[in-house]
Amino acid sequence: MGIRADYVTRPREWIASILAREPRFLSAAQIHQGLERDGARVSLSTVYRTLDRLQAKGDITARPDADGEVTYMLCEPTRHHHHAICRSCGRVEDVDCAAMEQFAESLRARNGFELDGHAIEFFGKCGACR
Amino acid sequence: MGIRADYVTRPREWIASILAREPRFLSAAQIHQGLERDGARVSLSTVYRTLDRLQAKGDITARPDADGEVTYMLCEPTRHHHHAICRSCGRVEDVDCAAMEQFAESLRARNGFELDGHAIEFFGKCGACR
DNA sequence: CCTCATTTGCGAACTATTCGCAAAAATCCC
DNA sequence: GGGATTTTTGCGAATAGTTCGCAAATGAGG
Ligand SMILES: [Zn+2]
Ligand SMILES: [Zn+2]
Ligand SMILES: [Zn+2]
Ligand SMILES: [Zn+2]
Repeated sequence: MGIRADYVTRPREWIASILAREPRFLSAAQIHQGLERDGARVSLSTVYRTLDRLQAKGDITARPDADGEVTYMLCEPTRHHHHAICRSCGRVEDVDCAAMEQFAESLRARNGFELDGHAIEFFGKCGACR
Repeated sequence: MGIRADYVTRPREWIASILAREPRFLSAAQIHQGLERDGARVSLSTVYRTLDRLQAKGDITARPDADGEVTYMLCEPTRHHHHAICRSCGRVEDVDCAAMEQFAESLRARNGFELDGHAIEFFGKCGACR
């Protein structure tokens, strides 16, 4: 009897729009502040719930920053790729990296370790920040 | 007049011994549980303080797990290397990887992105778990 | 509009981590 | 070893990020 739904609501649109225009990992609190700055009143709870939703849908990637605070970014986790993160402004650029794949593949046999995945992040300064 | 000190205490020895025999990332709570299992009564505060100390000394590496809980492992962060983490038992093996370095180096010029560091983790099954 | 399922806001609850301070332990000197 | 001095510990309270429960508000559909 439970009928599925998927309402289009203001808070969800606002939150999606924040994520859409910020090419960097943002914490729930930062997104909440961004909403306030735009004059959009949304509760922090709703921010968290919406982020959980988007993550479940596979629309965003979540990752804890160095302090353990979870941050989110619009980025399809299904399409395997890596990130280049600017140390200065936090801007994230996707790095699609076949060579890395190939390298990872070549490690598969070593150390008696059966490799089935990897996570890579590059750090540095983006073009705008140099 | 404040003279620096560096006391050798039971709690510190116990915590170091737990870390020394566990080749995987452990949370403060897990270390605390390990101590209790060994019959060593140490407060959680002391576990945190000791971990902070060890990290400041450069003896351990800290990293937030997927949920943002910080975990720690005996591992010199100064010697640049990467980790192969068993998805089954969590065992961590160091991966010293010149080829990866070289690859990272080759990316330096791309994307207008001045690369100055990278973090890599490999996942899979360790020899014992296959 | 009217109805009804879904979503939101609010405050309370939880969890991981940090802090302040008095009691306990380690070091040093005799 | 005993005692003075400094550091460390344990405890409970404080903090910060995140989750929950529930009544009120909102979106979808007729
Ligand atoms: Zn991406
Ligand atoms: Zn930048
Ligand atoms: Zn890859
Ligand atoms: Zn294993």
